Amino acid sequence: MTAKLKTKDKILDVAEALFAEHGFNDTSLRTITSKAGVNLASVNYHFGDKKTLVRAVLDRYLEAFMPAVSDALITLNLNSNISMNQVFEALRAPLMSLNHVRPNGTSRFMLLIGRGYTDVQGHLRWFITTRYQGTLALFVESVLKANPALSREELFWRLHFTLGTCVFTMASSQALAEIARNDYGQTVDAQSVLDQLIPYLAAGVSAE
Amino acid sequence: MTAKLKTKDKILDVAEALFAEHGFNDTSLRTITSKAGVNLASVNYHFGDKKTLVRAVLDRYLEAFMPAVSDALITLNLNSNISMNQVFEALRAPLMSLNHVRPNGTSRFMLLIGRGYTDVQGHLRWFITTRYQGTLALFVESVLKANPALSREELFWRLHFTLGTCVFTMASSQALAEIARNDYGQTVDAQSVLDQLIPYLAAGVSAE
DNA sequence: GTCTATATTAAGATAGAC
DNA sequence: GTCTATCTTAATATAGAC
Repeated sequence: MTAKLKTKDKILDVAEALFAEHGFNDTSLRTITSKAGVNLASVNYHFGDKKTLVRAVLDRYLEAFMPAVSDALITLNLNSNISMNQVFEALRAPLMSLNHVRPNGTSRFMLLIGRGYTDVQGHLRWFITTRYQGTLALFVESVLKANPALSREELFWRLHFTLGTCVFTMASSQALAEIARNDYGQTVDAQSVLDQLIPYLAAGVSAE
Repeated sequence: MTAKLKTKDKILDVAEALFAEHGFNDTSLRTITSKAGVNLASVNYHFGDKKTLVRAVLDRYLEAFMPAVSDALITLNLNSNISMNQVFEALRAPLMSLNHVRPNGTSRFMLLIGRGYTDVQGHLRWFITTRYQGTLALFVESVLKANPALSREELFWRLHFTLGTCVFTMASSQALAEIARNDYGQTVDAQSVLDQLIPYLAAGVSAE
């Protein structure tokens, strides 16, 4: 039997949708609670404050995503030689599997991550990088294994460029998908964005 | 004789510094006017509202930057064959010349542009793309000339990825420069960021 | 043109009854 | 756990004296 959604889950679901569409800062607690049909005060009762709600929304995805990335990279690294394309391809399955976490989860997650960096959400950056620092380190290690010729300096800059590309793309993916559809009648989903993105990133990181 | 700065210019100078450091949304008119030593109401008197002040700050740079880019691209396109690296290199001189507009102008401008996209500043995006649409079109045309094999779809996505890389890098350039300095004692200026960025972008756009 | 004082709006958070 | 009512804060913007 499908239990009726508890207030806490209603808030999470509605908040996720609104955060993805309008960003964290431009979504007020009033908007969330009225659309969820719950009382304004219930956010504070269940989550304490808005920061915590934001983290809770992202957490449902990160808890699925990060371990999957770690597993994929560990498996990949069993090979003695790996290519940059393989490193970035390793992120594909973990991303796509978020569609099983929630309907349309892949796009949602990518949007939310983008928002987390472009809205002023310092606490989110901190939360993610400290909590999942093992996975992030494994990724850097893999990049370096794929291209050992990269100097420390190049590695530093290129990974940040890559992060920027992802974040911006995610944050504006909805707008871009709409433009692409109007522009040449092509429907765009998370899958096809990844198809375009992965080779671009791999080429940039390995440039020259 | 150096005339004493008018209120209007004091506001512009202080606003520029604060916008670059903290972003548009996180810089209040109160902070600007108190630091500039002028009255709160004077912003509204001279600029009408905050949006217009934001545009005025960026305008001092755009009016120098955009025509210089157009000139550089027109010159480059006199050649019948051009490389992707050349296209991106064409942006270097116009960017560096902003140091003549104001002290440290290159970094300032890059920061402000980054902020304009990552803060919620829809009006800025609109303002720039409509006002300088000729220059932007010329850039796209040049990219396509450098790599005519790019499909319309690839072109579309890769240019947006490129924009994302730039915007994010600019918006976080200050933080990145500090990390780089602490991390491996290297001082980072606009010039050296460009040295890293240009090959990365050119490789990504031309991938495969 | 510049000032003080104030209007207006909107948000996050909480107190206390039920 | 949920509700109403309210507190607090901080921002943009404006009215009107000088």
